Amino acid sequence: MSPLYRATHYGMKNSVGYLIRRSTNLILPQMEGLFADESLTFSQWTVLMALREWGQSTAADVARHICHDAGSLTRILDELEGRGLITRVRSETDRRVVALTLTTKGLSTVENLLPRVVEFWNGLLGDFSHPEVKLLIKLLTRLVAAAGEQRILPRRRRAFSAPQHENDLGRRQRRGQQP
Amino acid sequence: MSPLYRATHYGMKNSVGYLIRRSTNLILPQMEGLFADESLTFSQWTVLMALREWGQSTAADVARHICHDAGSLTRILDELEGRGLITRVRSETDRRVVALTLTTKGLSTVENLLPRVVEFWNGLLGDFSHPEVKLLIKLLTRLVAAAGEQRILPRRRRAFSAPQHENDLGRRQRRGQQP
DNA sequence: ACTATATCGCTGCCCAAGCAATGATTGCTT
DNA sequence: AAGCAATCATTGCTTGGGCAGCGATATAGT
Repeated sequence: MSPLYRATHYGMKNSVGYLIRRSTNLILPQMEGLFADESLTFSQWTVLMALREWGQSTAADVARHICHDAGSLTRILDELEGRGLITRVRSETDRRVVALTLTTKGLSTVENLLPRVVEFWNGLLGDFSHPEVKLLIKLLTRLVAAAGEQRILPRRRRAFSAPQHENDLGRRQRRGQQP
Repeated sequence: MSPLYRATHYGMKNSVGYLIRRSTNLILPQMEGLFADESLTFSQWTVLMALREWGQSTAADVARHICHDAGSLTRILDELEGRGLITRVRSETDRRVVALTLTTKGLSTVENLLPRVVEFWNGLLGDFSHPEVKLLIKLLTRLVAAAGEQRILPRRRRAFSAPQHENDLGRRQRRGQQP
């Protein structure tokens, strides 16, 4: 209830959103450089990491976990499959889904690149103590959870005066259960 | 020095990068919805906020603060100027730069929208205590600072085996002082 | 004073990512 | 069983943002 932010005091440099956006725009291009010699996009890297993490998975699942558009993901998978890094196998039980698996080549690619990424992050978080990192992760996890909840329930949002113009949340509501 | 991450234990769901990307992809579209009835993009909103924050500024400055490409910013400014939200005035002392100012209309637009944004963030951070928010902000600020330092000095990066292929960091080095 | 280099704003171009629509499939409801 | 809604993967379309290049200007080096 107690408002954490006041409009009058609201400043960009102190806003969480600003900081997150800024860190994304700063860090992401740098990471992109890490995979340049493997000609891997950051998004492609993320997909490979997701498969390494959760083993076999489906495209829709990966898209949800990465918060990535499913349409774009299809093209990424095309590329990765063409290079022999993953395999696509139509599921037998549910013939809609395609099971994604990391090939041995794909796995070794990830394993080769991973130390580089780890080292990059160690450098980035060099000034952070171990508990601080854990704290940051914990806070961000909670933030993501809160943002996720707000997204899953697109209707009945009374937080802000609902925008109901041309191209607003109507699109997003399509994903929901609303007709 | 002490490594915060180990490659063997490295998991996506615990990685700061993953969380930041995820929160961006979750939060940003939601914020976009906040400005839909004003037909404002999130980037446009950010520019207006930046001008409100720092008063008069130049395009290059704003681009740097927002971590946004200067080229794209030009088009955003075109749009905002066309709508009478900002003014572009060529500087007298340095005729390269263009001074950006928020018009009264632009200022009122920001002020009208701001409570909505504040409310949105209050909802998002509802589970956070005040100190927690301050902590998150402090940690993110440090992260941004670290990422910024690493970017400003593109040369002499021994963190990872320097990729020197076709389209790698050469682009990024262009920003530096290197010829 | 003159050249070289950097900066500024701007434009054209390209690519990645999101949106909408589609066909196939599955599950739910009645 | 039968219709209806939801899900899945995929494709075309559109857009937003990054990159390279440009002319104009400013500054540093000599």
